[in-house]
Amino acid sequence: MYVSSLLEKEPSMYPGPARANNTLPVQNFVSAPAYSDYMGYHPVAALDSHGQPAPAWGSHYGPQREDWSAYGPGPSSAAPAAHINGSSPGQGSYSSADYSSLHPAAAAAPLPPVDTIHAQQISPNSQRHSSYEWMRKTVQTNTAGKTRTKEKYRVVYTDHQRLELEKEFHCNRYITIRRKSELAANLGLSERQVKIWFQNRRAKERKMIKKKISQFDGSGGSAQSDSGSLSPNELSNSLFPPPHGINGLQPNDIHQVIVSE
DNA sequence: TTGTGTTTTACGACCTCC
DNA sequence: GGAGGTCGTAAAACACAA
Repeated sequence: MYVSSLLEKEPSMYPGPARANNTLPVQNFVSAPAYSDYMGYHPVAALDSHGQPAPAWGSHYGPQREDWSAYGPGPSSAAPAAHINGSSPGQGSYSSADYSSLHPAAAAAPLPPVDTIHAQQISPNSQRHSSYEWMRKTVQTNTAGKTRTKEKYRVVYTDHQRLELEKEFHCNRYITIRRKSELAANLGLSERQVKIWFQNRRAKERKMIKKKISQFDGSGGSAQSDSGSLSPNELSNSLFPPPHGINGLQPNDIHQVIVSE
């Protein structure tokens, strides 16, 4: 579905060995793989070297989506998800309501506790830079509110962190407060980081839409579709309206509705 | 190896909503 | 006023051609 469409749109999303292996050391980070329920897809299953059988696609997210395989084992396999063609089914219907109807347990059930987490995703080879200490330091300072230290400008999220964030984004473009907390706790990120990641991710999306539209416009005017009369932002908003537009509900409200179901 | 272009985190400014 | 949104941007991380 959407993630693979993203990958199609953006084959360079997680390209190359460096990124694929970039399972950087735990930052402050309770070591990654929180969601054992997610382990149905390849890379994490492969990472799940601690002997736990990787369960099939977990109940949290309903049946396993074939397109998650776009995250496939390693760099080169990430690209091929060619079946989407930008018109993935369900795209544009990422409201929380849809999400909850599809995956009621996802919103209702809290993510697995952090103490189930193992650090197996961190491979010894993955450490490109000997940055363990300063990374920890950075994240600690992060909690203190300062990230742009002289030593460290930004951290690089692990594949697992990005994957989980992408999954969440795939289900909901606007994360609820509660999901944000859960995600942050389970990924070892701060809520602020999760929030900013979503902001950046939406910005990226808009950018891609804009790019698509401009390509579209540039490649022959006759190909203009319904979106032709819309600005990128308008198109983006019509496809993925911000939370305020969802039946007048705030994210919190949405989540409460989900949970109460 | 290096130069260059792209992507990814992170922030500040500003806006809207409650 | 606080929280979270977009937009623009800085700079690290990364990919890749020369």
